[in-house]
Amino acid sequence: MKPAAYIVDDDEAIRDALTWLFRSRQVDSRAWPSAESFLADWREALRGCLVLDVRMDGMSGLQLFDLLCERGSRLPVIFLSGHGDIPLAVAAVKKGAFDFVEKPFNDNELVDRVIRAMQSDAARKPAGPEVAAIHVRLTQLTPREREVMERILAGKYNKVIADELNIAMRTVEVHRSRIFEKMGVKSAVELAQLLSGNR
Amino acid sequence: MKPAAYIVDDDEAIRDALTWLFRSRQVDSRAWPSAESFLADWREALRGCLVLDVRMDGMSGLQLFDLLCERGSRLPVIFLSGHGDIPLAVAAVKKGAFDFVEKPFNDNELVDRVIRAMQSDAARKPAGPEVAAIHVRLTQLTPREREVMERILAGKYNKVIADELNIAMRTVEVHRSRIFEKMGVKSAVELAQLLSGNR
DNA sequence: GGGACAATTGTGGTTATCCGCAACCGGACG
DNA sequence: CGTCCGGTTGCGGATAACCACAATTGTCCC
Repeated sequence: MKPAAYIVDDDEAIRDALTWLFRSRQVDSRAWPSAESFLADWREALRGCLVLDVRMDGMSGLQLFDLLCERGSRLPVIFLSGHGDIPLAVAAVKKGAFDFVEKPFNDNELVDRVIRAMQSDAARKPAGPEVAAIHVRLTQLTPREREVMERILAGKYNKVIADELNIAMRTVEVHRSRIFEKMGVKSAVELAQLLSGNR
Repeated sequence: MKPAAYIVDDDEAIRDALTWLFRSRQVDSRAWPSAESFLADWREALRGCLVLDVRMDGMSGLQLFDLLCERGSRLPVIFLSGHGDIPLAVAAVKKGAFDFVEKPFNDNELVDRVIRAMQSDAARKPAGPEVAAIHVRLTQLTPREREVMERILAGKYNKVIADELNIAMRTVEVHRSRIFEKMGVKSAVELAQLLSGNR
């Protein structure tokens, strides 16, 4: 899977322009006319950078971004916006968007940013059969296990946790074991690092 | 040290308006007319939220923000900007600004955001009497302690660490205690979180 | 009713952590 | 030369984590 720029914009003229622009700088690209259509093709393994129009018919760029985040995507996203909407830009970046550029944009500058985004993506963890799985593993935890895990991550002793949840220490120990098992770690320290670096 | 909103703006009218506005919502505040003057008064222990004008004579708000970050400040910052400058807003948020609002702003909304920022600041680590900058504490560790810490963060048992470093378990325990003491944490989990979230 | 599953608890024992007390060694510094 | 500091180690005990074996309760579903 070669890294590429994934263009999502409902304006064909823009799609074409970007496709041509990227090609001129030796950046592979592929384009979709809507958030929905991209979502259908999206896979965890995609590498490169997503160039995403904020406003589109149907699902908006921001909505798509949210969805991808929920699904554990780490693909850097560069938003394109035709309206100088600061609150929108701020919200997007706070949620973790890589960049936010206004239309009309400077061609060279945009490509530079896309390339930077792609580099940042390449610098990301040697992929992750691991990283991808964290999200999955978290969903495998039962509600009670999540409660216990929170407290483990707070560095509390089993005894204290048992006290807070009004259960026996032994029960906490069992939960603890299950959590470690499900999360594939051997100690609370590993768990903390796994999660601290990934959400 | 009560949390407060720290206003930095070279426009006296704005300072006065904000001061009055915050007071009307029971938010303590204090104002400075320049980045330099605030910087002189800044201390690690300040709690609350910084409300910062982007453009000022002398040092700009962004420069001040950068400086504070370098000095290990974790005070949330809300930028005020008179120019609908998206790149500026994006850059600020990417650097970790809490929010970015345009002038003229909606009074209530601004205060809401300030309050949210202050809450986020309050939610920050309980902060001991000694929660100074982390990197400061890191420099206080002796080389040997750093070696041990690495291995603690790798989730290894004291016994294993002792083995790797060819020293007695007891020695590892001593280092471990010192590390926890110097870093102001009580367990390896806290240590992992402290560092995972901060480098 | 039986099966699957989450949550719960107990017993008993092994291993690890954590800590105070006490001590030795070697280098740096005045 | 004496002191301070970092690194080192031992002893013994309190506390916590961890684990295998075993068992009970309640819920949801076929």
